[in-house]
Amino acid sequence: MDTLETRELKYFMAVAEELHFGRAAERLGMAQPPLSRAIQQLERRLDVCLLERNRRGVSLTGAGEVLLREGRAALDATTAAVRRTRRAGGTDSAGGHRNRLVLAVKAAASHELLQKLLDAYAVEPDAAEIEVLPGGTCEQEEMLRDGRADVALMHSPYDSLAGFDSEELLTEGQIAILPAGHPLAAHKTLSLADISDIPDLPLARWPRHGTYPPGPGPEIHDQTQLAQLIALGRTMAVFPDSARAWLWAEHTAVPLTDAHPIVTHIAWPPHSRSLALAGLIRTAAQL
Amino acid sequence: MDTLETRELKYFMAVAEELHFGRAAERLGMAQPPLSRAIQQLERRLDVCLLERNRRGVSLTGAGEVLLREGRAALDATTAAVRRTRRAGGTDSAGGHRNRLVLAVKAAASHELLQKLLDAYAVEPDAAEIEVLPGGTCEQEEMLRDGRADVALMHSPYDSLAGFDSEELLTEGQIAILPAGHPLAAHKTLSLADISDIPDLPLARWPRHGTYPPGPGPEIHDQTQLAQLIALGRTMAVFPDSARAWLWAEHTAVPLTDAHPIVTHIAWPPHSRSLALAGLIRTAAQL
DNA sequence: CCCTGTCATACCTGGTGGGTATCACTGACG
DNA sequence: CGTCAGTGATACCCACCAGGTATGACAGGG
Repeated sequence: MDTLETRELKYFMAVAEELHFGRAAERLGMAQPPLSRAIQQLERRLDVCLLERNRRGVSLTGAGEVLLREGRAALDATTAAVRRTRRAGGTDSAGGHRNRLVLAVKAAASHELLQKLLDAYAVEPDAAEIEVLPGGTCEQEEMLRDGRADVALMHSPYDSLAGFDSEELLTEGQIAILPAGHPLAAHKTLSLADISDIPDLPLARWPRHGTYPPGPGPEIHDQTQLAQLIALGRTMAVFPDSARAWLWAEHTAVPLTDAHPIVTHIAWPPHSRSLALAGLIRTAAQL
Repeated sequence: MDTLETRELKYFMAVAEELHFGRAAERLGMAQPPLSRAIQQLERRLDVCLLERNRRGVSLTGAGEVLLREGRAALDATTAAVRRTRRAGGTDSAGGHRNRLVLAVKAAASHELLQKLLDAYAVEPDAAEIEVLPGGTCEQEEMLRDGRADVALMHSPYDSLAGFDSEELLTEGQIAILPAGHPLAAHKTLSLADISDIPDLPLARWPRHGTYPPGPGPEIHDQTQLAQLIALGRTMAVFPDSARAWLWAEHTAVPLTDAHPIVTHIAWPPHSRSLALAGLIRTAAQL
């Protein structure tokens, strides 16, 4: 009896994330009692206690935490299988565009490298069609894991390359982007200590998974907003060197001496067997 | 409608591997008609043609091949989730042995490195109990993928490290193990060309996934058998250098000049978060 | 031309996933 | 200290569908 249906796994993930049967059931679009029963059956079948039902709420046991982590990977693998299968099938029998790669990139990342890559790949003899899929901060990892993308440009150490194959493409230092008139902008270089917790220039907050982290900085959701707020002297930002490409006249870039370098990788799922993907990776490695 | 139940995936995998509904149904312990229907429903739901039903047999479409590959990974991830959850739960609530790592090793691999690793780890302050799980050729990868093991010693280039995190532990050359009396045993070194297709010393065949590859050599399933057959002058073998440890008086080891070196890695699933595992890896890296 | 092997169709049934109503329990609050 | 709100568990019911059996359609081989 070591079977685990996708449906049950979804149920458990919902409960494990909400830590509340009612809300989890609502999120799943079902009533609470069947959900309770399903989780009980699951625990009985696996012969494992997954949740600690304290009165007033639910908490995860050790085994529950393991299943939360491993189950996420399993669910991602399953939805990835579906997505990639549909794409492979697509207009398949109708002889449609079978050769197509989805490349996930960070919207805020350097266009220069991407442009070079796309140009270099386009002249390859067996070039597939590349669909560029821009995403938010750290979303590339997720897109690669759940099959929305076939290959991604990722930025270590922000993105985790764990579980992917990858090639290093580019290493660059980081710069602080400051309002041109700010006192700090006069420095030739800065250290991280210099720019942390400056009251008049709080770091802006990007949404991650739809919610904003707490903090004093303004909430933003695109690069233009950020550029404008910096120009207005309301905030500052830390970016890889290549961000100089989009600076305004009202901005000043100051190199950071002690920030870790940003390494851009091209990454892909480890068992990919597509010729088109292999070509793209070869092209990238030769840049 | 992008859902895919584990059960359906199992069904598809069976059909895709057998390429025959009747045999697949038998393997699944069910009748053929429901299986046919399930696959049809799956194809309709995904809106993808997975199988080409030629009269006289079945073949995979492109999309079917994708699902076979991705689905294997998804199923492995699911069973891994179950296995690791059960292990984490185990005698959990009863306060039993929660700290336990399963280490997959090749039965035929060098005991020297393994011994050093286990000894070094045993003295760690937070050392978990290590269960050594010996497996056949290239089985480590499978065991790590489907959760039977938490960590493994693998041997590149034989094992694929794709999708795992790993650390290099040891690089060694390869030797030919010959009957002491054989003419070739007199050489100081040999090349791969020297020892390929020698009529009186055909390479022995190990089972892989329960079946033996075709060839002239004897079928064996353990190292002692192999040692005996070499001693009897019936076969020869190619092994990493550390195999010298178990040679008999009737054996002669001759270095191979042009065989690729064997690199032993310690490998683990990329998203592991166990403290015990981290300790073992740290210990291994310091050997 | 029939027989065999293959997958698809038709139909039936039992198990079960899901719904509603309700219970049992606990902590908060007047 | 009684009441109430909020939680998860239980009881019961129904519809749906997974799976079985019987059979059909169709191709290839003797």
